[in-house]
Amino acid sequence: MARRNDHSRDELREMALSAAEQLLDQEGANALSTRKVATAIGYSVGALYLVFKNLDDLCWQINARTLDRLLAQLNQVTDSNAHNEISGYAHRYLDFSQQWPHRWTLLFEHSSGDKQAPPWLLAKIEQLFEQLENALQRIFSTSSQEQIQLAARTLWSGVHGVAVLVARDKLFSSAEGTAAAMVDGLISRYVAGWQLELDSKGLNCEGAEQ
Amino acid sequence: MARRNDHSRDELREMALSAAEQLLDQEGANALSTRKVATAIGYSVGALYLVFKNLDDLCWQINARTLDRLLAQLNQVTDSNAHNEISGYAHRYLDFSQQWPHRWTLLFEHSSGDKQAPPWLLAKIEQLFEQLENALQRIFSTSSQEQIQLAARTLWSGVHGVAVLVARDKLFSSAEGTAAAMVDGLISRYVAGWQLELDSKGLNCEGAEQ
DNA sequence: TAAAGTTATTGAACGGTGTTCAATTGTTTG
DNA sequence: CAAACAATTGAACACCGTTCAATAACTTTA
Repeated sequence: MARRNDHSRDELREMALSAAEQLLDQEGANALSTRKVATAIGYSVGALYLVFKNLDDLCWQINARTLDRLLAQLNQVTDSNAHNEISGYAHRYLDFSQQWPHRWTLLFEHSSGDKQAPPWLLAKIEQLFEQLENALQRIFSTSSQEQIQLAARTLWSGVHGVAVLVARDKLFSSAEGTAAAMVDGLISRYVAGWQLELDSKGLNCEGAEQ
Repeated sequence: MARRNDHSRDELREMALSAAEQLLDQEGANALSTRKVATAIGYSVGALYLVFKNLDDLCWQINARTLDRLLAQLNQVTDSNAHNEISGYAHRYLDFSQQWPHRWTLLFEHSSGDKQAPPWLLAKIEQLFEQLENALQRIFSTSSQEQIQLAARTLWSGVHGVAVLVARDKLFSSAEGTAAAMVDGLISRYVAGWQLELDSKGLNCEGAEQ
């Protein structure tokens, strides 16, 4: 064998990632193996190691694509109303986690031994936070940057937590729209509670809208 | 070799679980292996299969113990004030996840292929929910059982989400008490928002306490 | 006590995994 | 055409979970 130039390095990388994603979608993260990916693209095991540092690297590169998809989906949200925007992010996040359960799981649970996620991945996650912070800033324009950041992380943690429990099917007795209702309640009550908090620091007894 | 009655079956089980927990704490879930556990307790690999169905079973039995510890820790919370009680649960939950990161991770992320967690484990988790629901009931006595259940799941999801992000170190720029502050904000704002929601259905402009 | 029976325990074997790297092969150059 | 080069292979190594015939140790029987 030893074909040459059948595929460029980038083509090979693309083929491998696609095959790996397909395997991931169909059989879950546990079924991902270098040998299966290699077989799927018609190359030998060793060939993968010319393109990926190791299996971990391959996983992180899948995660990079997953995160790009996710961000693209979130960026489709365009609503002048900040509350609706936040709610839109949350629901799309939830949808994504249900549409691509294995990719989403790999993204947030894959931890290579004890090493951290690569910095370029962390940077993309921060991008996600910034959008949320932006929307919160529009509602709570008088709050400090620290308060906004903390709230963004809190809300995202909450939504993420819901997605986790849905994915792991640990909500029990869950009708169709349970997760969506949880997310709605989480956001509107948190925001309303925060507003009340600010109001009570200023004037007393001003009706908080919605 | 082939010692007999050196240890009863239960003793063997206990030894294996202890050794496995120690391995888990020290090297993480990925390092857990039947061979290492067997070596640690001075028995052969095959001996483990007399006591556990397989490695998965061993993991679930570790999880059972972890959940018992967690519930015991949560049950130390005794506060007549319902809000404080909920807050107490949340903080102890957070503490636990940081004190036993690997055990806690195994408990919530271990998914054996595609099989579900065993029913006795799910029952214990529901026990956790019930305590939360109980406290919420005391605050929102006029709300329906469905509303209470939904809120309990939402709050728990939120706290769990915070714990997940802390464990995976994805909060960024996190000072010491960030997680605790997030949990505090989550609960008090959610509760305040909910109260406001109910108030506005009744009379207008009643100052919501705390 | 000696032999037979019983049971606890072993560890080699099987098929899988990630990873490496000498060997091989196809292409290009002199 | 031969020599140099680079792309690709796949056998080899060290692990993994799991099984099960063989064996060692204890118990019962004669």
